[in-house]
Amino acid sequence: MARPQRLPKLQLIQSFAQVAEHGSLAAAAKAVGGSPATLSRHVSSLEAELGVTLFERRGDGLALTASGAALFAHAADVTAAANRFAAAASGQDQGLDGTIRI
Amino acid sequence: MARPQRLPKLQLIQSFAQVAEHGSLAAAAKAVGGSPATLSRHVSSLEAELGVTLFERRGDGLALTASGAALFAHAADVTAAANRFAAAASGQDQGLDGTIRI
DNA sequence: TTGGTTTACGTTTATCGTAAATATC
DNA sequence: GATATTTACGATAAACGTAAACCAA
Repeated sequence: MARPQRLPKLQLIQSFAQVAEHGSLAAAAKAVGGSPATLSRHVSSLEAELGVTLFERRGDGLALTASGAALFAHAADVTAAANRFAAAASGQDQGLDGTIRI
Repeated sequence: MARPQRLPKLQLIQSFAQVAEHGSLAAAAKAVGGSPATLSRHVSSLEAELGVTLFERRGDGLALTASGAALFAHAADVTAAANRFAAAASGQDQGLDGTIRI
């Protein structure tokens, strides 16, 4: 279990979560300051890599499938962990022994 | 707080964890099937991005600094979360309604 | 000198935005 | 017809391995 694995890129997971939260590529793109095309590619790449259809394509946006909803919870966990890592690093960076509780 | 952030790439965090576990670039490279040069770049990139020195360079390998050790715990959390994400996806992939509890 | 790390170099691969095409309501 | 997604395309940037250089015990 100490083996390294080929995991989906963090950025794809982030994009997935953003799109799920905003309900459309357009809205998510506006929020992250990127283009809808990029997010579309991210979502498609992730779906292809996982072999799972995450969203149902609708005329006015993207809606999570059942599988997508299940994975969204895990995606949130991943991004949360990554954010804690970054936050801890900032603390080490400034030498702050601030109260970063895990 | 719902804002997207610029987080370190997952691969860099994975490499960091592998090097920390194996104690040297050479050993970690052998384990992951890559080259020491790549891992050296990954570690350096991560250190530069975080502004933290993760390892002390010794003649026979790399030893975690105090800051590195603190961050290693978080790195393990991130990779664990990513692994759970991937595992959940594999479950969804096969259409297994296995007991994946969220 | 031996085992390990780092840098240099060239090539391959991935990533992105703009803009055109497509689909849905 | 309007809004959203997707694909095409070209350009920019990132990633890797090999091999040489460097450093420490």
